[in-house]
Amino acid sequence: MENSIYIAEDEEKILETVQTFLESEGYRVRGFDNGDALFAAFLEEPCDLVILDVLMPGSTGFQITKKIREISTVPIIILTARDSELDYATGINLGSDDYFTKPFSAMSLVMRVKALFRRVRLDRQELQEGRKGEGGELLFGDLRVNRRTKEVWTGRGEALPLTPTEYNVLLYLLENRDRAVSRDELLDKVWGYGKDVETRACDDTVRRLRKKLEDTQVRVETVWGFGFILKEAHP
Amino acid sequence: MENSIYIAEDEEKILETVQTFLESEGYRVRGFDNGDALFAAFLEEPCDLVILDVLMPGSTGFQITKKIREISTVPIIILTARDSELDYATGINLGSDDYFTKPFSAMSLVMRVKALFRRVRLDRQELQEGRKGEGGELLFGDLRVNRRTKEVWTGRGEALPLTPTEYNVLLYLLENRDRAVSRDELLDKVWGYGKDVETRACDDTVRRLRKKLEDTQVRVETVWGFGFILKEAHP
DNA sequence: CCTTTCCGCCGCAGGATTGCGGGGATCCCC
DNA sequence: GGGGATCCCCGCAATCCTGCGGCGGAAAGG
Repeated sequence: MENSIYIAEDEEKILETVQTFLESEGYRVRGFDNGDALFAAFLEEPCDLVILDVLMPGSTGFQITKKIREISTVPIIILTARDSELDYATGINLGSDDYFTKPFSAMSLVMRVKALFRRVRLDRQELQEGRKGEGGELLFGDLRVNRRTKEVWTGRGEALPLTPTEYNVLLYLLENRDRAVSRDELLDKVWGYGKDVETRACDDTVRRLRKKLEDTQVRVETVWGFGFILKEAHP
Repeated sequence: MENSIYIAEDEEKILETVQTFLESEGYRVRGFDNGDALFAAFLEEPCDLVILDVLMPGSTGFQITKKIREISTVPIIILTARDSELDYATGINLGSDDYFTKPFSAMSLVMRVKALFRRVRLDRQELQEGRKGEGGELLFGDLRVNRRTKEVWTGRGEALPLTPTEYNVLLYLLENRDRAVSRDELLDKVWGYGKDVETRACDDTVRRLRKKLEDTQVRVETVWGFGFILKEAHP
């Protein structure tokens, strides 16, 4: 199996450490001291995962991300020195699958890499099963979710006013409607790594979400001792 | 859940503060004034997280890290007095999951600990899901088990309400339907290694499981002096 | 047949989990 | 700076789950 990984990082010590960690886990790793060199290598021979620092000589990690995204859907992890470098609003980081804020734990990065590879395998599996409509609207029960406008409509054509967090939770549950989602996963995927929130925080959001979904046919059911799953109410 | 944490820190005040904070969050904490004592205790009974100061009487935190890494993958957090003590290049800190530079806020350490535990839980969970392979349903007798939704259905399409532990036991027996499973193996794989539970506990769970399986064609048969095996009822 | 070990069941109490109301912190927009 | 919206956390109570002690019965083993 032995997945191959490319890393661009100009701080030699960090590069070396990360590389050592990943290689110890059996990955084939190539390091670069700037993003352009990585991109050139990627053109020659693609890899299975890319890790990019934001600030490097030459192109930034975001620019490289964009260039790679034009030709590939390879998973990308971004490393940033400060949280503020992550400008969600601009959407420039769209396409990166994950990010780490320095200083980060090398072991955590490895865990994330392993999880990413597992997820990719899972996605491939689901693709083979012939599902996954990416572009259009998301339908469930009497709900209609427009990912572009982030609007949610009920059957009667009434808009459902959701807060950003509520929307994100609903969307994630929707995208994984066929399985139960654990609290930890929700926290991880909605709130994000590094955020420190109580596990109970997602209970709160789910509670408010439930209240707003009362008049719809969509229910957020509790999977006891685990998490939640979306169900249609069949009366 | 109550995770157990070992801390080695020779500065009594810091040790006491950190210990108090962590205990207030519900963790079981043992403090040591040097790393060697911690390592000895770890050999006797492993814990779920290790926090190590770098500079201590006896072995340094890095040396202890190395020794622990030879026998365990337990998460390790390093405390250092200065950033310069963290020498990435030497790789001597390989294996530590995270680090804090003194002076640090006890609260932020606690937050990091919680995030780490969450990540480990998620990692385990995804690992399990990965191992399960095919996302399909598991069939046995007139039972239908959906591993994604964690639901169990009988022949007539009625849902079987199982508790998490019952579900896990049934699933494990199902995945090993072709052989008898010992009590110790059940305890190991369902309850988890290191848990201190009486063997009788799984008898109880099996009993409750049997009651709920009464109306199905699935039987949990006893293998005398050993454990259990799943059988279909012969009508 | 008798002893020993094992097994299933009962009831219970401690613990874990969850939903809920309320309070306070933060952010954003005016 | 005010006001509102949003979000997170703190207790609390209700519910659900779980491990344990005890007990009687059943299965090996002599």
